[in-house]
Amino acid sequence: MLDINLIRNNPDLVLSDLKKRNDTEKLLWIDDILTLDKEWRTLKSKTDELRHRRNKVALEIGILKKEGKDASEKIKEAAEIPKKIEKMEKEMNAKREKIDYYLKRLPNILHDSVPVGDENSPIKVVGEKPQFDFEPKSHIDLAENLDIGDFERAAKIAGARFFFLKGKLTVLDFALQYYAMEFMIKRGYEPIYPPYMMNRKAYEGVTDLRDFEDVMYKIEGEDLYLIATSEHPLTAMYLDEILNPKDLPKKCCGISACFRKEAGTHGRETKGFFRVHQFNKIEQIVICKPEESWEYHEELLKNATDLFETLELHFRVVNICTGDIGTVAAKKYDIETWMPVQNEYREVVSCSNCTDYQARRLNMRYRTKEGNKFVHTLNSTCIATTRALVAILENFQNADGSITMPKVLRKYTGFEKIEKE
RNA sequence: GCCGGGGUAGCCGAGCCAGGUAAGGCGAUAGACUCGAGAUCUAUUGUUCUCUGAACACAUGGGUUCGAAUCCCAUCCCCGGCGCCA
Repeated sequence: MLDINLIRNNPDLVLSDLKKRNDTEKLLWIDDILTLDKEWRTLKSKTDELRHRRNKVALEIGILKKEGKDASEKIKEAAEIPKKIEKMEKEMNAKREKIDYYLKRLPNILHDSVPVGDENSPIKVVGEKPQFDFEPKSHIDLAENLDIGDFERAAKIAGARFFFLKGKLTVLDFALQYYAMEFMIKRGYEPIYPPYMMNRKAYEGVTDLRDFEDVMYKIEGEDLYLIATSEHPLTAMYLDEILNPKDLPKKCCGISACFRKEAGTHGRETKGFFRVHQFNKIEQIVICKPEESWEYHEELLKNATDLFETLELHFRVVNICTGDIGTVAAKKYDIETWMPVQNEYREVVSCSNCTDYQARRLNMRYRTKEGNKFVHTLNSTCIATTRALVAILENFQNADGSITMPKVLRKYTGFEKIEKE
């Protein structure tokens, strides 16, 4: 959410940002907000005056009664006031609701370095494409031939985009999680298991509202949603709190399953691990002072690139453009690993600085000499196991259909290879 | 799920029975004292606004009343006991 003061005092900045995003609809909102805000403030001062009068008269009544004098004249006056206030408040609330509707839907202000347009700009490449002297198989074929994954039976009992992991692939999924958690602990991040469900209030604090339809599973009859990522509970954790500056930055890594509807992606990657309704993810979170957030954004990216480098995967880092960045982030990097079968780079990590956008919606502040200020929130994938599994299966496959384990994972898997048994 | 007790500021906590301006302590910040620190003393320390002033705020939402932290109703959460339970 944007600061209403920013729109009052510097509407041009907000407008130029929306132009960068080519969001012509929301451009028109700003004038509307400014008008509504002005009207709302006028009403606010009028109702404040009425309340002042009511408070004053009520106090006078108390004094008169204590002195044993007649207060009926004052009581008559005071009894009239609440009706007037109520009428004005209705008008105010209608305006407030409209303002909030707009405010909640306006996107974050972008960082200057975000590329304008529809082209993400690559900023780094690590490693090289693996060379195969045979025709590489898709991870789906590899998993089915090795009998370490079952998509058909998962579809039978749960639907498309679900899967069973079996045998050594189950172990590999676990190994990835444990390796990533240990990696983050060594770098000073606290591991945290969050609740897998969250209520709407907390959810609206962390997410783009469109996500409710696109990604969220709702529990029927309850105010609960299955989490789409541990970023959500970990960021919402300090909802309505004022943090001690001594406790900042909060650096942690979330460990959880993630649940996503993947609405609007029918027909795309319906089989396999790439786009699924449920997967495991280790997530990095930083909650910090505003002046530190750009530094931590680079730190989160470095953690993720270092991790993927140790997994011996070839990847590139891209700076996400205004056309793809979404509502919440001020700047976002993706890591895309090379997928030899698809013959393209595909997203495995998303690393965002949300500045104070989530903090304002969550009312999450820290104490300073000049008063309470909103914190900045950042998040980045450390490893999403299913996408990493796709990359590992396809990049580490051998001519006989077996999979060699990346060296750093062998300590955790207990085996060097997955082969037909 | 049942019974009982609770939810007040960054934290602790009085006020609630009996409606009439939100005590006090800790912590934090500033100043005094000090070479400096500590101790001590003084001031400030919920939010917002069109800021010499005002409004709002005692878990959340309603209600009663001229006036609600206080009385009534509903909901959420916490603690204790009982029950159930992987």
